[in-house]
Amino acid sequence: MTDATNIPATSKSLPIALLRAREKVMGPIRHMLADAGVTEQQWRVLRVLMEEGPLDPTTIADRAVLLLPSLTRILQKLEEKEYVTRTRDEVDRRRQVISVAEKGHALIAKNMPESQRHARALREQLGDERYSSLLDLLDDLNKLDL
Amino acid sequence: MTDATNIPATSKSLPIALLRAREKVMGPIRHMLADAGVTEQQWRVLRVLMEEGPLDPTTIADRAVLLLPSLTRILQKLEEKEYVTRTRDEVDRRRQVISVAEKGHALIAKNMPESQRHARALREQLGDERYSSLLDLLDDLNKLDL
DNA sequence: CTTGTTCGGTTAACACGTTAATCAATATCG
DNA sequence: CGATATTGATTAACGTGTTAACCGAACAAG
Repeated sequence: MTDATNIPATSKSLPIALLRAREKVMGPIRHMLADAGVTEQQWRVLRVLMEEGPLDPTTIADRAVLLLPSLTRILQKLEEKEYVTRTRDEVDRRRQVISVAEKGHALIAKNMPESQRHARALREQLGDERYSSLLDLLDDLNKLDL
Repeated sequence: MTDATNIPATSKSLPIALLRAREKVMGPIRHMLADAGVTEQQWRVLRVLMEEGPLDPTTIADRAVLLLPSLTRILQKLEEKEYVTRTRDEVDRRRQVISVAEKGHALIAKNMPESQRHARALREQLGDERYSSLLDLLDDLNKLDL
């Protein structure tokens, strides 16, 4: 048997709740995107580029919450599928600039409505108030320096 | 250029905030556990077994928020390292029962203090009120059926 | 009993997460 | 200028995430 009397229940822990929330929010999206032929992460990269314009990999990684090694592979796939194009920065030849290609624009245009519908449904079911409270609290959490 | 005027900023989206929060909360733990020789997921499985006692893989997967294929591999590793043991249920021979072995207990005993210290620090820095609000909101979110 | 079905768990295949090592381009400083 | 350190990005190696296919044990009619 286990002495669990002074151990906080894992089921009520913040890490577990965050994992469940991530699945809750992203699970439905994944199926939509699978039909479109992209992963959740590839989709996130495309959206970041759509919002901020052409960017270097390091900035993309920051915005899309990906580590550079992951992003390297993701960009290779996105390039194979012709959703993005790369350019070398001629001033600093270490740096690249990634841009959304036409196929990428088309992909986003086709899937954005459904994606936004899901986001709205989520927000409505949770309620505007709680939705923004949640965003605020997560933002506070992310600003802590532990 | 990109027409981002009617696209909600990815940086302020719930999915992104959740990803950042997960990294914020679990990042520091990972380094502690790496020294101990286990991954974050392996640790989660051990904690679940510690709290609820011996369990079958399907239940573990639910509690630790893991899919069965992942859990299968994780249990193989935990068994190799002698942190857990398996038993076949003789009533229903499809089912297994996983228990924490002595090495597993020792591992938890050694690392739990640091883990709890981190959890407390997090809670204190965020504030009790906001911490429980956050848990409540995540719980509400996880109860929605989308 | 026995065929078809469901259930618990595993395997396979591919993509991502994570850390460490590597490499070329550039910046730094003696 | 030249040796050294730093930076942007990639590669390597291992573990996990995800879906689909699979397998043996139990179950459910017929």
